[in-house]
Amino acid sequence: MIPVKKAASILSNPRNQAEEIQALQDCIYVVGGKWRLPIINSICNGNKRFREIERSIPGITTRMLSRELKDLELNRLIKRTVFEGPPVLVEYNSTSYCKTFGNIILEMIKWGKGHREEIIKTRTEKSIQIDETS
Amino acid sequence: MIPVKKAASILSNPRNQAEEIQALQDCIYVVGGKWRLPIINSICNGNKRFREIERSIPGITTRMLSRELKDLELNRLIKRTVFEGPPVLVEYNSTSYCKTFGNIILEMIKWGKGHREEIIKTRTEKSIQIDETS
DNA sequence: GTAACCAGTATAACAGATGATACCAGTGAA
DNA sequence: TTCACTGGTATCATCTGTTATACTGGTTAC
Repeated sequence: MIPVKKAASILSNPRNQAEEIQALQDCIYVVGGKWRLPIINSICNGNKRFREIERSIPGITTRMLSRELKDLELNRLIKRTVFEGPPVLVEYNSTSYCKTFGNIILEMIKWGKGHREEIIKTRTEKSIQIDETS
Repeated sequence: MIPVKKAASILSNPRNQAEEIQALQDCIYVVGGKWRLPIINSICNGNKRFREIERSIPGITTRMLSRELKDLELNRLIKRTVFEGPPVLVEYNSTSYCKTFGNIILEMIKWGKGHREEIIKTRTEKSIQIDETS
């Protein structure tokens, strides 16, 4: 996507810009939005049942949780298991594939924390770029 | 993120869940959306002028580029410099702070590539979770 | 003088993400 | 029987990100 000859970029391989941008956007697409990371986190912390996950994430609605769980399942990040009852029970678990996300999440947490400090430290009236509603 | 014994997560410190979720969401907030990563990439590849960046990113509109550049500047990821003319010229550059993002971007690229392969490999009718318009 | 470049802004519309509220069938306990 | 729990779905409203299109004032080249 971008011509590189003089400038080395943060992107290591100068030849596959388009592919790398696409990979980045795929990644953002899967993990993006307001609720996916909190949901993944909740499940990875041992919450397995629908209402249990719901209660563990303040502010989320049933509708959003339902939708996001489906998407996460399609992306192989979590697994939904039904135990035929009675009573019928449903369990959500993280997959091993989900663990390949570990590095990214760790890096993001680290960066996000630093960023909040950075921005608050040098804030001007208009420079609030962190979510302060939560 | 993932249970290490049972309740330990990828999040190292079980007590600061809320803080870590917030950090994650901050990070997503800064880097999220359709255009920020491509813009950062373009600038890091040496494009400095507004129209130059615009031309390097197929599909972006003037309006979006303008908006995103402002946000990126507020977040200290890029720097805008005006050379009083005439003619007046404007230059955008990545900051050193922007480079602290390097690890994350590299990880995201790696994961995004793997994910695309993974999903395509095992695709069902409904499991398309990658952006195929681009 | 007129055409093309520069760095944008203005306005309106659209689309998808998110929120609010209500509801469903089934189970189990009091 | 009534109540609260389970795992959700349905409908509608709103908010935000994104797009489309046009326009500005200034500069430079022909």
